[in-house]
Amino acid sequence: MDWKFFRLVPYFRDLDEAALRDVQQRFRVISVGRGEPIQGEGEPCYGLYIVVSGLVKVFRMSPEGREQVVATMGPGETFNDVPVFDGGPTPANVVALEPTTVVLLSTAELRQLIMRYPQVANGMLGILAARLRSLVTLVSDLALLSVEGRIAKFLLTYAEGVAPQGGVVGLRLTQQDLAALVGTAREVVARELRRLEESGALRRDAGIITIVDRERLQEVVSGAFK
Amino acid sequence: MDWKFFRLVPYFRDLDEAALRDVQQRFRVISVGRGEPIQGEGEPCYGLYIVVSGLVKVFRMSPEGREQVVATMGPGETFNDVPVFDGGPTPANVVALEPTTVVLLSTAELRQLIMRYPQVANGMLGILAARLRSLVTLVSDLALLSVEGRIAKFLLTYAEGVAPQGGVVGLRLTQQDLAALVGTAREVVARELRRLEESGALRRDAGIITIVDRERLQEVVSGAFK
DNA sequence: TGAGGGCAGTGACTTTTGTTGCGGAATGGC
DNA sequence: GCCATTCCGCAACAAAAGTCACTGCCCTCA
Repeated sequence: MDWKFFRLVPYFRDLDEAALRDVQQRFRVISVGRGEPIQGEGEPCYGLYIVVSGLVKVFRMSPEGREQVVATMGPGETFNDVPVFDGGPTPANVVALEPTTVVLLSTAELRQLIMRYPQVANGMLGILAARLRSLVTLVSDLALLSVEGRIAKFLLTYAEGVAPQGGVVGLRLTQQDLAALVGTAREVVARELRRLEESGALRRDAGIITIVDRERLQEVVSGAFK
Repeated sequence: MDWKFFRLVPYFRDLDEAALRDVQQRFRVISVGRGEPIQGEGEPCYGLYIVVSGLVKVFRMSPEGREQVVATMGPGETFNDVPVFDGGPTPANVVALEPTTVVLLSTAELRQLIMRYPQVANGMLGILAARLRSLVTLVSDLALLSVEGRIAKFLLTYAEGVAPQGGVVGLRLTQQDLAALVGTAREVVARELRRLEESGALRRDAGIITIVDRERLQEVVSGAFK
C-alpha cells in the first residue's frame, strides 16, 4: 500500500511527509471479501477505520431482517468515527460490498495523533459535520418524501456522483440494495421502478437501470412531498 | 447572564476561569419569544449558537407544509454546528418552542478559540459524534418502526429524560408537535394514541398524556418492527 | 360575553406501502 | 456446460398510513 494514499484522507491532507510516515506506522491493515462483516452493531469499539480500496455499507437491521443503509464509504472515507469520539458502543453494522481493504487505527493512537498534529482534529470536525448534514437530509427524505420520490432522488444523486455533466447513466445495483438505501422493501422498489419506466424517466435492461430523462425524474421528486 | 453558565457547555467545560471570561467577551446575546424563528434553512451561516435558557426545535419542512423535527436543544446545547464546521449553508430551520435566550459566536471567533484552546476542539468532536449517533437512531427508527412504534418509543425516551426512576409520567405536547417529532400526520397520532390508551399503556386527560405501563409500551416498540 | 383560533376526537374514505406467492432469467462457481 | 443461488417481474391481496370533513372544547382577548 502506497503511503501517498493518505493524501486522499481529509483527516491527514495537511500533514507534511514526515508526519504522514509517522501516521502510517500506527495502522493495522485489514482485507475482507465481498459481503464480509467488518464491524457489528453493539460491539465494543476497536478504533477508527479508513477505507483504502473497495466499498462498505454502514447499516442498521431490524429483528425482522429489514435493513436500512445509513451511508456507504469508499476510498479515503472513514467509519466508526462515532464510538471513537463519543466513547459509546458501535452504533451500526459495517459490511464490505466489494473486496475491500481498510486500515484500523486504535482510539488511543488516534488521540496521540490529535495531540501531535492539531490539523487532524480540524479535519475531523469538518468530516463529522458533513456527515451530519447528509444524515439530516436522509431523515427529512424518509419523513417527507414518498418511496417513489426517494428512489428518484437517489438515482439523481447517484448519477450526479458518476456523471455530473449529465447524459445517459447506467447503474448496477440490486433492487434489494436499493430498497435498503431508500428504506423500503424489494418488491416495492420493483413496482416503483416499473412506474418510473412507464413514465419515460428511465429504462431497465437485464437489471441495469439507465436514466434517460433527468428533468422528469426531478419532477417526480418535486411532486413526491408529503 | 452568569459567566458560570458556560460550565454547562461541554465545549468549554475544561477551560480555566480566565479563558472562560475571554470566551464570554466574544458572544452576542439574542432573545426570542415562543414560536419565533432563529435560523432559516438555506440562509448563510452566521456562527455557532448556544442555548442559555429555553428550548428550540431544529426541523425541516416540505413544500406541502409537513414538518420533521431533527432535534430539540435545551440549555447548554448548541446548534448550527454543521454549517460552521463544513462551510455549507444552514441545513435546517430553528424555532424557539419557549421564550429562549441564545448566544451567538461567529465562525471566525470560533476558529480563534479553537486555535487558542485545543480542548475546545476535543469537546466539539465528542458533541458532533453524539449527535451523529442520535441521528443514526432516528433514521433507523423512521425506516424500521411503524408509526405506533415510533410514538411508543418517543414516549419512553421522553419519560426517561423526565423521570428515569419510572413511575407515572405526564406529558404536555400538542399532537401536532408529536407528529412532527415522529414523522407523521396529526390525525394519525390521535388514532395511535387512542389505540395505546385502549391497550392500557397510557391515559389521556385534557390533552395530557400519562404513561401508566412502561412494560407494555416497551412491548409495543418491540412488536412494531418492519 | 361572544367570537375566533387553536387543539383534540373521530368516522369514513383513499392512497400508499407492504406482503405473499409464484415463475422465470441471469449468473457465478465447479 | 450445468447446477444452485441470487435476482427480477408481476399480480393480487392485506395492512398501514394518510386525508377529509366535521364536531366540540377550551382559551383568550377584544
